[in-house]
Amino acid sequence: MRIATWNVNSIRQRLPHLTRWLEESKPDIVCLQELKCQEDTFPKLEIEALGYNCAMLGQKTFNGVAILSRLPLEDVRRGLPGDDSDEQARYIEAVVSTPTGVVRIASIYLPNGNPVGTEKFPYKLAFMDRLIRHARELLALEESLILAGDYNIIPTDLDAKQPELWTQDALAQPESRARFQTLKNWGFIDAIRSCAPDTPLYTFWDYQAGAWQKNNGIRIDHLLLSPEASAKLEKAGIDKEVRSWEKPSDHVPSWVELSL
DNA sequence: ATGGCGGTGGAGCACCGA
Repeated sequence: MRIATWNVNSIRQRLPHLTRWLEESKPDIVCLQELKCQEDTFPKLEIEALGYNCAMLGQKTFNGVAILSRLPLEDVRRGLPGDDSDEQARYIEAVVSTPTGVVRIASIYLPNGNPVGTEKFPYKLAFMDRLIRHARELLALEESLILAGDYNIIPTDLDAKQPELWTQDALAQPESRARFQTLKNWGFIDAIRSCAPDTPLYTFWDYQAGAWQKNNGIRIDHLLLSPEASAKLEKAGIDKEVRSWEKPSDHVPSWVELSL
């Protein structure tokens, strides 16, 4: 079973790419971020016509997350627990039952947090603290669990072509990295990195300044696997070529294959 | 990156992303 995550930077702008990529990569489950639409303009019929069920949490203009799945989506949870006043559409979770077991999936769009020094950075850290608390509760279920999405965190200097450009950025702050490490300390595996411990790999290239042409990228989209899911991990990869398509998202899909 | 690109809303250009 192939499970992927992709920040599409507007689902309506990217529908042609999503269609092509679904047909070529044939994922079983897909986590999407930055839909930038509400439910009434989400292209549900087009996605269902490609053979996928969908569950989404949207808002006008910004954010928005979804999960697509060939098998039915069960127990859908919209919104990250821990702050009822948070109205940003950044978290959705669901369960998929396969013939060989259950897998729980979350699609996460972590706050960017820039500029550091404004209220945006503590919002990012607070969101991560809530994610850590919720993840600990889910770990107790002892299920195959995948927390996938745009984390907006560069975990280590290996995950940036030019780490010196990011030292003042929210994506590489010690506080951001420490929280990502906390998730790993609780037993989650960074699937892409665990399959390629020493290889520079990126999932995002800025639209500006020829970042793609210079391969000036960063790795900020991650699939964190619970111990139960890690035991089933067969391979992981990044569909880098999607960034070279015409009118691309600035992020590309990342995926894992599990023996499920 | 002193934000050069791209998306949204809404009909200019401000705001946001990373």
